[in-house]
Amino acid sequence: MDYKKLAQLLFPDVDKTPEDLEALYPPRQLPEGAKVTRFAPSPTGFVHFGGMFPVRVAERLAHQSGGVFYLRIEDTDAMREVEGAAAALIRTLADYGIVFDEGASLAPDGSICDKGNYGPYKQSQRAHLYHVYAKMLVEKGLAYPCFTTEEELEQLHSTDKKAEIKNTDWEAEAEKRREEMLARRTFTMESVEENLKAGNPFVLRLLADGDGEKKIIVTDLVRGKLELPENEEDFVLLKSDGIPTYHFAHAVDDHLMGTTHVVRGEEWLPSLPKHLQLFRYLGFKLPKYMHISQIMRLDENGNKKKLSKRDMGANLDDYKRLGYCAETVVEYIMTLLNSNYEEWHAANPTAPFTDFAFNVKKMSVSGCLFDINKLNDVSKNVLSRMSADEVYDKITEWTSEYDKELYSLLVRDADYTKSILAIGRGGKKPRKDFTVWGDVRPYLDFFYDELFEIKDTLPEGTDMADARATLAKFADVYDESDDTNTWFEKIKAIADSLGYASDMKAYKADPTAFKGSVADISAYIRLAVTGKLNAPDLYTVMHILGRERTLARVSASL
RNA sequence: GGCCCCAUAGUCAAGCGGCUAAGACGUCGCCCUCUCACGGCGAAGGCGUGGGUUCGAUUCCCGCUGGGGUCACCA
Repeated sequence: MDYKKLAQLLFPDVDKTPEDLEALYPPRQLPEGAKVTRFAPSPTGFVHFGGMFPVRVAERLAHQSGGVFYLRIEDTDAMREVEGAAAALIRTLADYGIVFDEGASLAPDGSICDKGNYGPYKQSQRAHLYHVYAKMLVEKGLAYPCFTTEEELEQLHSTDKKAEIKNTDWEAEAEKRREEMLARRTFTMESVEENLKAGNPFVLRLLADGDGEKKIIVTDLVRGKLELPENEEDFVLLKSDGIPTYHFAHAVDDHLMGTTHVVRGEEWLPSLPKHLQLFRYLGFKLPKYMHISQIMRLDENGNKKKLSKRDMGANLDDYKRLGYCAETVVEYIMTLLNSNYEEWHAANPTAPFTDFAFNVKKMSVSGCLFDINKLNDVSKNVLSRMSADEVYDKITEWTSEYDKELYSLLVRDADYTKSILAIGRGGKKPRKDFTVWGDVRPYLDFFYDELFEIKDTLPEGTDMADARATLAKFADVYDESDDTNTWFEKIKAIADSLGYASDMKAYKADPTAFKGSVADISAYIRLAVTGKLNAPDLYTVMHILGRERTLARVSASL
């Protein structure tokens, strides 16, 4: 077979050689040890929570080493592409602090444009590049055309895509595929010419030289030495529309773009032999591989499952809607990615997470379960460390979209709102009232007259006369200029006057000796002022509300 | 089903031949306390299983079991 002729027949329009391309995309000039990584999503929908793990790793590796982190859009499957997904993806990622140095970027008008010298960064615009290498492979007799149509293939195989994969007779299937492959590999130049003349589409397949019985050893940076079977499948390089499959695009793009470290999900592990073979055929230097474990969830039967599309929390935008702030998600992911991150953060509470020395060796090999409890705990800590100003900015942003009523109240008097948010904030042991932004409303609604109402009720058996007497006495003695001690002494005095214990220790020693305690007295006042049995420090609350409103609420409950 | 990956408490995890097997979340109890939110102290709970190797295995090797992934002209 005259492979040169075959190649010319198949790719008559290709006039460049691999050498031409190498010249066009020279090696990057980067300092020693600088890593070039990428995120290469297909624009098929939202950003997946699980996807954040490899992205973060890739981002850290590049930026920690003074390298380059770029975005490549893998839009080789026109069928699945979702309009606007790429732009949305860039925005969402930016929300979480993932910014690219190079690659597909957002233009001011919202469209996608290229930034950098190694583009185009959309695979659909790179067909001419792939074809150069495709032609070379054909010339070398390492790839061949296959005119069997998709429909014919489907009829041939008993496997109906993945739906019925469990009911497949695997042995028969394997045998059938072997025969098919042999048949595919034997063809004549004449038949190719005929097919081309008839305008029949073809796919380009790699001529596999592997033996599935033999093993190859690869080193994965997180998993260590891996023993994988050689590839023996004549997999598709170019689809009938001339667009490459993932495998081929991966090899060509990551080579041309100078990727040093390929970071991707572990679901790619089984196809790694294909990639090794391809790189070898193409004469490309192999990048370092890192296969990141998947994040899992628990299904109805208590089994681990890959966190998949329709699961709650799979869409990164869900977290925003639910009121988790971006810092929380970043923090949670860092915690799972590097087991010593939490410890580091505890020791460096104010340092940005980018100061942390991310270490590949500290990464877990087994897939972990998504834990909402842990996320919530992380969130509480993150929010508690923020300043009142920061919280104000974020909560107004969130409510402007998800709670407009509260939003209008919060921004009416920013200083007032900030004074509320400052309660118990800033010290060594800050309050942790919020997990998500939705927690803010029930926490501080009583500070706004429009939302204030008596929500709780005093416990069964409460002497309402005492409650009223307490309020009356309190209204009489309340002086806004009292310091916190004086203020509380007055409340204790009310307790004593009504036969309630002013000293909690005395009360606990013998509860029967009193009608109640100063805790009950406080509860009467708290309910009148806040409408609730539980609230932050009453003294502070009253000062924020001001004398007038405090007393108005007290007398309203009389 | 073939192939591959994984295996320390409910969850995340230290450990890398000799330890009373860290720590965090969650759970429960106690303390602090005018309630709440913090904070402090404590408790329960773990090396999947069977063989090796070794003076000694959570740690190394093999089998088993379990879980996950993958087997497209999808990525």
